[in-house]
Amino acid sequence: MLGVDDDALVYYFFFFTTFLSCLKSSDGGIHGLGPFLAKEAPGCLKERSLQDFQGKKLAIDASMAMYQFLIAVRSTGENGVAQPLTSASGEETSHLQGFFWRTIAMVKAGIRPLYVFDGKPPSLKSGEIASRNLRRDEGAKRLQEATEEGNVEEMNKFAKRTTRVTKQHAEECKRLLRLLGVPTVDAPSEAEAQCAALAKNGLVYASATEDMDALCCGSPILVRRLTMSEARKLPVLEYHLDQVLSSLGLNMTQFVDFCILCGCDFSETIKGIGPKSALHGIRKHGNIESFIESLNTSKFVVPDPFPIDEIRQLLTTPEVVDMGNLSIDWNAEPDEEGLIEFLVKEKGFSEKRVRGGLEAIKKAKMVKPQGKLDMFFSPKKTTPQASTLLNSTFAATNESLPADREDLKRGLSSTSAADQKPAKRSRGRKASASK
DNA sequence: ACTCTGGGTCTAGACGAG
DNA sequence: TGACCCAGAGT
DNA sequence: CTCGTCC
Repeated sequence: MLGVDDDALVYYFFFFTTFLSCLKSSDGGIHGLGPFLAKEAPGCLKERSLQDFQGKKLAIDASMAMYQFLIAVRSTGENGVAQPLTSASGEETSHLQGFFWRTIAMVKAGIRPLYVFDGKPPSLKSGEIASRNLRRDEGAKRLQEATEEGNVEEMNKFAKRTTRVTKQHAEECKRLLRLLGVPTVDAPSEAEAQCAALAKNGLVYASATEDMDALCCGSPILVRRLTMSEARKLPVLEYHLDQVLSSLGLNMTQFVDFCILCGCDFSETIKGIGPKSALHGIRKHGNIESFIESLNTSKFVVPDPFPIDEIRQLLTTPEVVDMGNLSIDWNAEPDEEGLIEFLVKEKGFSEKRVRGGLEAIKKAKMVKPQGKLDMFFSPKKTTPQASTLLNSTFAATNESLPADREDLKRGLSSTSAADQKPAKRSRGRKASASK
């Protein structure tokens, strides 16, 4: 009896602290970093159109896309309640529908996507996860209430809030992508960190995710708003890490500290300190510790668990796939019959649409050089100048060349970003400068 | 008056026919 | 999850 | 462009 109570108490205490530690955070990624950079460091931001990504390889965070598709791709049932699309046997297919069309659109646009899937979250994220679960439970409860009241609007609202991405969703998306000939990578831990590592090592041009912490994980370039529908109205955005650093007047180490103060998934923040104060503080004092020392402790309360060093480690040296062992097949052929079997036979998609979509992919891939031109140019070790030339001249045919001219001119950036793309020929390896 | 923070809110895809 | 708006505290 | 439909 006593033992049981003790265990319960310990468990409860743990839960309570993690719960508290994230009550506020409500913000994945780095809190407010996007708007802050837009305002305070507009130079790091470039507006792009889809054309600009012709031939470029992008590492895309798959989790976020799955989540959004599951929430947004719904059809109205008889009682007026929106429900996910399903196969005849009742399995959700919204995520597949979304991935299918979005991927086709990207390939058609000349983009070479690589989808990165989440692994196990770091243990420091348990607080954030607990809070999400809490929010989900809350949603489930209110969904129940709304259902009893027959309030359709509320039902739709809270049904979305209970949405969760499962292992099965992810496996099905991977299967679909494999059949489409699109490469995937399983991140051992966080997807954004893996995207950043791929970009840092030159295996892709940039990380494509809404999550700003790819930047503080060292992705030289972060691409946001890369969704086709949005792109028609709003430009795609590119954040350049080297210019973030120079605009803010921070080195990479200081930038990471700045991000931690802004608030990330791994701890609470010091209330009263937002991006503005954090920037001034880090500029003046150099690091979090010194900044904290300068604070009036009666006014500013440092969160109780505040494992600065661990958080720094998660952001600067996150767990990622060993690049040396990573082989990515960028030229896999789509498997038409396999795709029909999966989407049409198993999931009830329209065969006509599936074949039509696949046709579009094949055609788009055909347009690419895929052969001679590549072989002709690839052996060259491109100097920055040379690649700039190549970039502007053959942008449509060659793959992911580095950024643009202005970027190359400013080669500052204390850490990464120095190593530009190796020319073609993926296969594992990448020399790897840094670290 | 102005700035910053934080707490609340709402919203969330893509195709293609007409 | 992010973006937007407003209240309130601080300067 | 709007709106119904995708499964």
